Amino acid sequence: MSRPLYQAKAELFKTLGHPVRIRVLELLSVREHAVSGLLAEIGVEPASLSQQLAVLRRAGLVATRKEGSAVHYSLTSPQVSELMRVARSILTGVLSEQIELLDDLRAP
Amino acid sequence: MSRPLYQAKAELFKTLGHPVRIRVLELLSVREHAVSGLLAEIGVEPASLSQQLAVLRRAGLVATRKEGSAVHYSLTSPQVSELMRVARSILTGVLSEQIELLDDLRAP
DNA sequence: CTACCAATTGCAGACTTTAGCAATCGTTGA
DNA sequence: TCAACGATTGCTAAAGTCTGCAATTGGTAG
Repeated sequence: MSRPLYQAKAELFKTLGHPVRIRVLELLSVREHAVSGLLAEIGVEPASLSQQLAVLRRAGLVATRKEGSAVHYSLTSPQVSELMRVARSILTGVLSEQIELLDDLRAP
Repeated sequence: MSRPLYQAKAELFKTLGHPVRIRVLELLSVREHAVSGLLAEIGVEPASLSQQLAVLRRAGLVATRKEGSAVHYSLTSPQVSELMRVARSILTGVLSEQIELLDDLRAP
Protein backbone atom coordinates (compact mmCIF):
# COMPACT_ATOMS: atom_id res chain seq x y z
CA MET A 1 0.00 0.00 0.00
CA SER A 2 1.44 3.33 -1.02
CA ARG A 3 -0.45 5.45 1.51
CA PRO A 4 -1.50 4.54 5.01
CA LEU A 5 -5.10 3.52 5.35
CA TYR A 6 -6.00 6.28 7.77
CA GLN A 7 -5.05 8.85 5.19
CA ALA A 8 -7.20 7.23 2.53
CA LYS A 9 -10.03 7.21 5.06
CA ALA A 10 -9.54 10.89 5.81
CA GLU A 11 -9.74 11.61 2.10
CA LEU A 12 -12.88 9.56 1.75
CA PHE A 13 -14.54 11.53 4.54
CA LYS A 14 -13.29 14.80 3.15
CA THR A 15 -15.00 13.85 -0.10
CA LEU A 16 -18.24 13.42 1.81
CA GLY A 17 -17.88 16.73 3.63
CA HIS A 18 -20.01 18.93 1.41
CA PRO A 19 -23.79 19.42 1.49
CA VAL A 20 -24.30 19.13 -2.26
CA ARG A 21 -22.26 15.95 -2.42
CA ILE A 22 -24.27 14.48 0.45
CA ARG A 23 -27.53 15.27 -1.29
CA VAL A 24 -26.28 13.68 -4.48
CA LEU A 25 -25.26 10.52 -2.68
CA GLU A 26 -28.58 10.33 -0.86
CA LEU A 27 -30.49 10.69 -4.13
CA LEU A 28 -28.29 8.05 -5.74
CA SER A 29 -28.89 5.78 -2.76
CA VAL A 30 -32.49 5.54 -3.92
CA ARG A 31 -31.78 5.02 -7.61
CA GLU A 32 -29.74 6.17 -10.58
CA HIS A 33 -30.30 9.81 -11.59
CA ALA A 34 -29.52 11.90 -14.66
CA VAL A 35 -27.68 15.18 -14.11
CA SER A 36 -30.83 17.05 -15.12
CA GLY A 37 -32.74 15.22 -12.40
CA LEU A 38 -30.14 15.95 -9.74
CA LEU A 39 -30.16 19.55 -10.86
CA ALA A 40 -33.92 19.79 -10.44
CA GLU A 41 -33.85 18.21 -6.96
CA ILE A 42 -30.89 20.09 -5.58
CA GLY A 43 -31.24 23.47 -7.20
CA VAL A 44 -27.70 24.74 -7.66
CA GLU A 45 -25.91 26.11 -10.72
CA PRO A 46 -25.18 23.40 -13.28
CA ALA A 47 -21.49 24.24 -13.16
CA SER A 48 -21.44 23.85 -9.38
CA LEU A 49 -23.12 20.48 -9.54
CA SER A 50 -20.68 19.33 -12.20
CA GLN A 51 -17.80 20.33 -9.96
CA GLN A 52 -19.14 18.29 -7.08
CA LEU A 53 -19.91 15.34 -9.32
CA ALA A 54 -16.33 15.48 -10.55
CA VAL A 55 -15.12 15.24 -6.95
CA LEU A 56 -17.27 12.17 -6.39
CA ARG A 57 -16.05 10.63 -9.66
CA ARG A 58 -12.40 11.18 -8.77
CA ALA A 59 -13.01 9.49 -5.44
CA GLY A 60 -14.50 6.51 -7.25
CA LEU A 61 -17.83 6.75 -5.42
CA VAL A 62 -20.04 7.20 -8.47
CA ALA A 63 -20.12 5.87 -12.02
CA THR A 64 -21.54 7.46 -15.16
CA ARG A 65 -23.50 6.07 -18.06
CA LYS A 66 -24.16 8.11 -21.16
CA GLU A 67 -27.50 7.97 -22.91
CA GLY A 68 -27.69 10.35 -25.82
CA SER A 69 -26.76 13.75 -24.51
CA ALA A 70 -27.79 12.89 -20.96
CA VAL A 71 -25.44 11.51 -18.32
CA HIS A 72 -26.74 9.13 -15.66
CA TYR A 73 -25.00 8.77 -12.33
CA SER A 74 -25.11 5.84 -9.92
CA LEU A 75 -23.27 4.65 -6.82
CA THR A 76 -20.34 2.30 -7.31
CA SER A 77 -20.86 0.79 -3.88
CA PRO A 78 -24.12 0.21 -2.03
CA GLN A 79 -22.16 0.59 1.20
CA VAL A 80 -22.22 4.33 0.69
CA SER A 81 -25.90 4.23 1.64
CA GLU A 82 -24.92 2.31 4.75
CA LEU A 83 -22.47 5.08 5.60
CA MET A 84 -25.25 7.66 5.28
CA ARG A 85 -27.47 5.58 7.50
CA VAL A 86 -24.85 5.26 10.25
CA ALA A 87 -24.06 8.96 9.97
CA ARG A 88 -27.69 9.84 10.50
CA SER A 89 -27.88 7.62 13.53
CA ILE A 90 -24.75 9.17 15.05
CA LEU A 91 -26.22 12.59 14.44
CA THR A 92 -29.47 11.85 16.18
CA GLY A 93 -27.45 10.61 19.15
CA VAL A 94 -25.08 13.55 19.25
CA LEU A 95 -27.78 16.13 18.63
CA SER A 96 -30.08 14.76 21.30
CA GLU A 97 -27.24 14.89 23.80
CA GLN A 98 -26.65 18.50 22.89
CA ILE A 99 -30.33 19.24 23.35
CA GLU A 100 -30.25 17.60 26.77
CA LEU A 101 -27.33 19.82 27.70
CA LEU A 102 -29.29 22.87 26.67
CA ASP A 103 -32.27 21.71 28.70
CA ASP A 104 -30.06 21.21 31.74
CA LEU A 105 -28.84 24.77 31.39
CA ARG A 106 -32.38 26.06 31.08
CA ALA A 107 -33.80 24.10 34.00
CA PRO A 108 -32.48 25.39 37.35
CA MET B 1 -34.60 21.46 13.32
CA SER B 2 -32.78 24.67 12.53
CA ARG B 3 -30.52 23.24 9.82
CA PRO B 4 -31.34 20.63 7.22
CA LEU B 5 -30.06 17.17 8.02
CA TYR B 6 -27.84 16.92 4.96
CA GLN B 7 -25.90 19.93 6.13
CA ALA B 8 -25.35 18.45 9.57
CA LYS B 9 -24.17 15.28 7.87
CA ALA B 10 -21.75 17.19 5.69
CA GLU B 11 -20.34 18.83 8.80
CA LEU B 12 -19.99 15.49 10.53
CA PHE B 13 -18.04 14.11 7.59
CA LYS B 14 -15.94 17.24 7.37
CA THR B 15 -15.03 16.69 11.00
CA LEU B 16 -13.80 13.22 10.08
CA GLY B 17 -11.80 14.47 7.10
CA HIS B 18 -8.38 14.75 8.69
CA PRO B 19 -5.77 12.01 9.15
CA VAL B 20 -4.94 12.88 12.75
CA ARG B 21 -8.61 12.94 13.72
CA ILE B 22 -9.13 9.57 12.05
CA ARG B 23 -6.24 8.06 13.96
CA VAL B 24 -7.57 9.45 17.22
CA LEU B 25 -11.01 7.98 16.59
CA GLU B 26 -9.54 4.62 15.67
CA LEU B 27 -7.48 4.54 18.84
CA LEU B 28 -10.51 5.55 20.88
CA SER B 29 -12.53 2.83 19.17
CA VAL B 30 -10.35 0.33 20.99
CA ARG B 31 -10.43 2.00 24.39
CA GLU B 32 -10.14 5.30 26.24
CA HIS B 33 -6.75 7.03 25.89
CA ALA B 34 -4.98 9.83 27.72
CA VAL B 35 -3.63 12.70 25.62
CA SER B 36 -0.10 11.56 26.40
CA GLY B 37 -0.92 8.14 25.03
CA LEU B 38 -2.45 9.53 21.84
CA LEU B 39 0.59 11.74 21.48
CA ALA B 40 2.92 8.76 21.71
CA GLU B 41 0.96 6.73 19.16
CA ILE B 42 0.37 9.47 16.64
CA GLY B 43 3.54 11.48 16.86
CA VAL B 44 2.51 15.06 16.12
CA GLU B 45 3.13 18.30 18.03
CA PRO B 46 1.11 18.46 21.25
CA ALA B 47 -0.46 21.72 20.11
CA SER B 48 -1.56 20.17 16.83
CA LEU B 49 -3.15 17.22 18.59
CA SER B 50 -4.96 19.55 20.96
CA GLN B 51 -6.34 21.47 18.00
CA GLN B 52 -7.70 18.32 16.43
CA LEU B 53 -9.10 17.09 19.74
CA ALA B 54 -10.87 20.42 20.09
CA VAL B 55 -12.49 19.89 16.70
CA LEU B 56 -13.73 16.46 17.78
CA ARG B 57 -15.00 17.87 21.07
CA ARG B 58 -16.90 20.67 19.35
CA ALA B 59 -18.53 18.09 17.10
CA GLY B 60 -19.59 16.13 20.18
CA LEU B 61 -17.81 12.96 19.06
CA VAL B 62 -15.53 12.62 22.09
CA ALA B 63 -15.80 13.21 25.82
CA THR B 64 -13.09 14.08 28.34
CA ARG B 65 -12.41 12.93 31.85
CA LYS B 66 -9.79 14.60 34.01
CA GLU B 67 -7.59 12.56 36.29
CA GLY B 68 -5.04 14.69 38.06
CA SER B 69 -3.18 16.60 35.40
CA ALA B 70 -3.96 14.04 32.71
CA VAL B 71 -6.96 14.20 30.39
CA HIS B 72 -8.59 11.02 29.14
CA TYR B 73 -10.58 10.95 25.93
CA SER B 74 -13.28 8.50 24.89
CA LEU B 75 -15.92 8.18 22.18
CA THR B 76 -19.39 9.49 22.97
CA SER B 77 -20.94 7.03 20.54
CA PRO B 78 -19.86 3.51 19.72
CA GLN B 79 -21.36 4.01 16.28
CA VAL B 80 -18.31 6.01 15.33
CA SER B 81 -16.40 2.73 15.23
CA GLU B 82 -19.09 1.38 12.96
CA LEU B 83 -18.54 4.33 10.66
CA MET B 84 -14.82 3.57 10.51
CA ARG B 85 -15.57 -0.05 9.73
CA VAL B 86 -17.92 0.79 6.86
CA ALA B 87 -15.46 3.35 5.53
CA ARG B 88 -12.71 0.75 5.46
CA SER B 89 -14.92 -1.64 3.60
CA ILE B 90 -15.89 0.98 1.01
CA LEU B 91 -12.22 1.77 0.55
CA THR B 92 -11.20 -1.80 -0.09
CA GLY B 93 -13.95 -1.97 -2.70
CA VAL B 94 -13.08 1.30 -4.39
CA LEU B 95 -9.34 0.71 -4.26
CA SER B 96 -9.57 -2.78 -5.69
CA GLU B 97 -11.63 -1.44 -8.58
CA GLN B 98 -8.97 1.17 -9.23
CA ILE B 99 -6.29 -1.53 -9.18
CA GLU B 100 -8.29 -3.58 -11.68
CA LEU B 101 -8.46 -0.55 -13.94
CA LEU B 102 -4.70 -0.17 -13.76
CA ASP B 103 -4.23 -3.85 -14.55
CA ASP B 104 -6.51 -3.53 -17.54
CA LEU B 105 -4.39 -0.68 -18.82
CA ARG B 106 -1.19 -2.65 -18.30
CA ALA B 107 -2.44 -5.87 -19.89
CA PRO B 108 -2.75 -5.47 -23.68
C1' DC C 1 -24.07 23.61 -41.76
C1' DT C 2 -26.08 26.06 -37.91
C1' DA C 3 -28.45 26.65 -33.75
C1' DC C 4 -29.39 24.73 -29.54
C1' DC C 5 -29.27 22.09 -25.20
C1' DA C 6 -26.93 19.16 -21.65
C1' DA C 7 -22.91 18.74 -19.27
C1' DT C 8 -18.26 19.84 -18.31
C1' DT C 9 -13.94 22.59 -17.75
C1' DG C 10 -10.90 26.66 -16.55
C1' DC C 11 -10.16 30.31 -13.96
C1' DA C 12 -10.12 34.36 -10.37
C1' DG C 13 -11.33 35.94 -6.00
C1' DA C 14 -13.24 35.05 -1.45
C1' DC C 15 -13.21 32.10 2.20
C1' DT C 16 -11.66 28.24 5.34
C1' DT C 17 -8.40 25.10 7.27
C1' DT C 18 -3.98 23.82 8.88
C1' DA C 19 0.80 23.77 11.04
C1' DG C 20 3.97 25.67 14.02
C1' DC C 21 5.42 28.79 17.42
C1' DA C 22 4.91 31.36 21.62
C1' DA C 23 2.21 32.15 25.51
C1' DT C 24 -1.00 30.48 29.06
C1' DC C 25 -3.54 27.56 32.54
C1' DG C 26 -3.76 24.00 36.08
C1' DT C 27 -1.70 20.41 38.76
C1' DT C 28 2.13 18.20 41.07
C1' DG C 29 6.20 17.89 43.76
C1' DA C 30 10.52 20.11 45.71
C1' DT D 1 6.35 29.68 46.80
C1' DC D 2 8.62 28.05 42.75
C1' DA D 3 9.85 25.16 38.96
C1' DA D 4 8.29 21.54 35.93
C1' DC D 5 5.09 19.12 33.28
C1' DG D 6 0.73 18.08 30.74
C1' DA D 7 -2.55 20.17 28.05
C1' DT D 8 -4.64 23.96 25.85
C1' DT D 9 -5.16 28.50 23.42
C1' DG D 10 -3.99 32.52 20.30
C1' DC D 11 -1.91 33.96 16.43
C1' DT D 12 -0.23 34.19 11.65
C1' DA D 13 1.50 32.54 7.19
C1' DA D 14 0.73 28.99 3.80
C1' DA D 15 -2.22 25.69 1.55
C1' DG D 16 -6.50 24.13 0.20
C1' DT D 17 -11.55 24.56 -1.06
C1' DC D 18 -15.67 26.78 -2.92
C1' DT D 19 -18.51 29.89 -5.88
C1' DG D 20 -19.76 32.02 -10.03
C1' DC D 21 -18.78 33.30 -14.59
C1' DA D 22 -17.14 32.52 -19.19
C1' DA D 23 -15.68 29.33 -22.48
C1' DT D 24 -15.88 24.60 -24.37
C1' DT D 25 -17.37 19.90 -25.72
C1' DG D 26 -20.55 16.59 -27.58
C1' DG D 27 -24.96 15.34 -29.21
C1' DT D 28 -29.57 16.43 -31.50
C1' DA D 29 -32.62 18.69 -34.49
C1' DG D 30 -33.91 22.03 -37.89
